[in-house]
Amino acid sequence: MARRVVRTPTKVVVDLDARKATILKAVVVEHIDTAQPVGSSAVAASADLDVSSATVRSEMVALEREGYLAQPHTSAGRIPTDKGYRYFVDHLQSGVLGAVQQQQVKEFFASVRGEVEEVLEQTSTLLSQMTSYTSVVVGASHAHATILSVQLVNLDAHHHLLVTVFSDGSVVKHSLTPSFAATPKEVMEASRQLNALLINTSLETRVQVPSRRDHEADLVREAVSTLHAQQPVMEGEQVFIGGSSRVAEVFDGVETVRQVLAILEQELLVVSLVQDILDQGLSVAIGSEHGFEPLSTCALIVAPVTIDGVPAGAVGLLGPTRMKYREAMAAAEVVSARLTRHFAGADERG
Amino acid sequence: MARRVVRTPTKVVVDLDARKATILKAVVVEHIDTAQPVGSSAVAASADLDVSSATVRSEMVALEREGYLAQPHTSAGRIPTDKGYRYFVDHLQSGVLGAVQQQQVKEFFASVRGEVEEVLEQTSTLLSQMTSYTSVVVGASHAHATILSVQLVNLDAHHHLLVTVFSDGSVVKHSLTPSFAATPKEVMEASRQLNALLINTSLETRVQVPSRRDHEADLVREAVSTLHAQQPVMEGEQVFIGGSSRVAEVFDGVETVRQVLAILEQELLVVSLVQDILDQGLSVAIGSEHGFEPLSTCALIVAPVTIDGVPAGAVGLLGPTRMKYREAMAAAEVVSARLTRHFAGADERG
DNA sequence: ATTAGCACTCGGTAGAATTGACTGCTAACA
DNA sequence: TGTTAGCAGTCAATTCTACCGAGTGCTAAT
Repeated sequence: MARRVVRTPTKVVVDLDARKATILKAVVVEHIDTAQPVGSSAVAASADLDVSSATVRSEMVALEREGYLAQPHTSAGRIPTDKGYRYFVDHLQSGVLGAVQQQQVKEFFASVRGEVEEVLEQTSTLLSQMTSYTSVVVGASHAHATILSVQLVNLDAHHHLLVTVFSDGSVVKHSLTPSFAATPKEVMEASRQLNALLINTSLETRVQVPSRRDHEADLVREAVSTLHAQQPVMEGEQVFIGGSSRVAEVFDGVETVRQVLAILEQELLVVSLVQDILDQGLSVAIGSEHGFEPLSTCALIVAPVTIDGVPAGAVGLLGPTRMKYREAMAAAEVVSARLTRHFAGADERG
Repeated sequence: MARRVVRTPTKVVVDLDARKATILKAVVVEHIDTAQPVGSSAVAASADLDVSSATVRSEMVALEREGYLAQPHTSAGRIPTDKGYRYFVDHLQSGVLGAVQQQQVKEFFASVRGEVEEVLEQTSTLLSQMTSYTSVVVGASHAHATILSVQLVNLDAHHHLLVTVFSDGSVVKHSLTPSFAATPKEVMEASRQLNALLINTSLETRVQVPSRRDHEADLVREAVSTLHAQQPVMEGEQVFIGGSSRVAEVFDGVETVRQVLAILEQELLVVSLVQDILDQGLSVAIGSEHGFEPLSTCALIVAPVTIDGVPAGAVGLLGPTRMKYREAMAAAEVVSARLTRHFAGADERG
């Protein structure tokens, strides 16, 4: 699953002259609105341009030559290429949220409560409702969090539950099924030893396990190895996908819909996609920019969420390349900011 | 969300005479295969029937009159109604799994390990891969499970984590954010009291909380009320949906796809749907039988999963009414049985 | 009761003709 | 030199027509 990180190539792109830029933007706006190829006359009619369609046409050939526009076929209008969208996005003055959405966000954060996971999940729903795109909310891994408490609870002689609480507030359970029958006393003792051993370590810390060959030591060893035996990456990452039904609204063609849904099912893939794009501040991957073929007709907007300044996840929006960037980006930005504030604010509220 | 429970009305339906039955079945089989209306000659050609198409036709009129078949328009063949499918399903001799699927199931259960949640999730994926339908796996609520351990871990002065372990192996966390600053000592003491209070109770048990007005008692009260403050129903239910991309393959019409996806997003709804249909043994809800309008073009197959004889959840398959019932039902049955065995077997394995 | 035969219905398809939204080009113009 | 009006050309989409064929219901004969 090697994929390269793509940064927005803003600085590389030679800027277009004012008129070309206006024309390009007009084409993008119109195409986003209508989903149809845009003709020269439609652009010429665009108020802030006082030239004839013929002039627009010759500019369009230039824009096509430079790779910003494309023509589905002769005698059709132009549609933007990924590069065209990229230019558009890079020169977008950041939009403001509509009144309805503002209200929605406000109400949401005023009323939301509960565990982090619930908040993230509901945020995901919120975002997709606001934008009518599918949303992805990623909660950071607790790989770096330290362990606050470990507890071994025994269900019966052969089944024990290892419950670990991390400093980031996450709780993880693991089943232990040793081959010997352990007494409650032994389990308690093992639990005590585990606490002594693991508290304040992170999962990356290697610890010195006892080498004795008695039940307590065996339990301790099994617990530690179970706990540390995680996937090299991504373990503990949480993904919440909201509004997957939007996929059917927003993409056309059953096959495309199926493909996008299939990708959304692979949550690990989605996480790594988001992580790749993630940067400080709002960022967007358009079409094939993320280098992942099956999503070449998609655009993905990602905004980071932090807790106390450290990266704690991200919110994202997935739509077709011809998505309403301004609105969607505004939504992602506002929600990520409010979410950041929400988590920070949780500290001062009590 | 009131919905009535619908049991399969097998006994109520007057049985059809042999020939009508053969014809009806032929129509269903053919329609499931081709998705097209089925004509009288196609049915007549069906090997185990030695009558002319004309005879078939007159039988078909009867079947239509009795509500088993319908005609999209004059001069088209017949398609089964929900009632037709119902008859078909009720008279289906239980099928056997294909060799490939058998192998798939075998390998899966031979290799699967991990927490219950993971197993259920992966089972869901398995089912959808086997059948190419969307699968739903529901894990039972732990409302009746007793509490094995409660632990209050303090993150900082104002944030504490209440970690509860249930006898069914589930672990639940709740955040407590009291308005006063509690010392680690107070938290530990509260934790001790909670244990004394709650161990061996279930969430349905009302407990006597201390009425003192000190920090420990306040913490205990807040913990108990948080723990008991659950949704009246469904809390703790787990749902795993696998292969939602199949929706796009299997249903036709963007709008239908969107609608089904939208329903799948509401997990509570899906759970209640499954619960309604759930019965001992394999059961099927066809079309509007479940009384839920938006899913009237769907069929839902449900098979129960038990642990040590008590209901512990269910596996389900969601497809169009014209789904491959025999294969899908076989898959649901086999997987639910193996899952039941898996959970029972876990006890003897260690 | 069954069947062959027949007239009729009606959705789907294939082609042809038409439309119309574009373009690119050219020649005139400021 | 940049801009524009005008025009011929292209090509997808639409409309129309005719027709085909699958399938029915009915009837009369077996």
